[in-house]
Amino acid sequence: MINYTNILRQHNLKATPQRLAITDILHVQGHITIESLYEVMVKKFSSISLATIYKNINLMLENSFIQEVKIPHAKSVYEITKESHSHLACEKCGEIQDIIIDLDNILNEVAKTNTFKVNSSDLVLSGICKNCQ
Amino acid sequence: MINYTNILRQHNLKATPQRLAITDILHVQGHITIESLYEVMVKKFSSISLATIYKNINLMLENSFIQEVKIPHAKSVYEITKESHSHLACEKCGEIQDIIIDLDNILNEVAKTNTFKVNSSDLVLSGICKNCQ
DNA sequence: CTGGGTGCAAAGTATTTGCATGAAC
DNA sequence: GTTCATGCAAATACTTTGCACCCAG
Repeated sequence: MINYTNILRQHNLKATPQRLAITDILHVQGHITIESLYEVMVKKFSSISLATIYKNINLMLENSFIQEVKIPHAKSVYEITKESHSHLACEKCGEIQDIIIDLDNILNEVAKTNTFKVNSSDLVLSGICKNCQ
Repeated sequence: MINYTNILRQHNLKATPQRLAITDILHVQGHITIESLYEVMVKKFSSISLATIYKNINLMLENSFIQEVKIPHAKSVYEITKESHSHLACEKCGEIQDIIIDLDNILNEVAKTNTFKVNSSDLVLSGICKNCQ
């Protein structure tokens, strides 16, 4: 288990128990919706407010400590920022997995044939995961 | 200009003036947010309700006449369903363009190395469009 | 004529804001 | 001690629902 105290401070965020819980949950779960995060947090902090969840998620988004992943036909999930990667979204159980896919060829093609300058790519593959098959 | 009367009927939707306007706007604009669609519609139907917009968008989504495209850091846009394709999203002006990218190689790789069964893929490339460079 | 569509108002859901108290550093 | 975070309540934003009236077929 990583200790996120210093990492939070590096992002100009005080290391409160609530924030440490959020980072731990994100670390363990990988991807989580606001709703699920709140449900898990309530178990540890019975009087936590949804406002606190939103404020912290928004602060962490602003300084790029975490990122939002928009999933077709489902709620957004949040994850700790890491190297660029794509996502697998199970249409049955809702599970989101990271997957490293090399998009260089594609990005090079776009660079050649288009005048559009690509800064980032977001790819989500929807389907059925191993467990649900 | 395509006449969407029969196309709407084929989707079990009566061809009302409001719906014909929505289909025309989608056809011309390509991609549009709920908000912008409402603004354009108000010019033609001064007393149109947002509820009518939402009801129609939801009906058209249900029968797959249109699709929602989720854009990172921006509002969702809606487009008339067509062959599978990807999107370019300009981070400056917000413009969304269609782009045909062959993802077969990638999907084959995933099929080989993963146990995940892919049904569909959603790729958005964010960056700066021609006009904004 | 009949069923479905529209517009309005109200309800529901999601997210943000203001502020007093309290905790981090 | 000072700054910033939390939790509550209220406000705002977004989306859906119920219903009376109206129009497409």
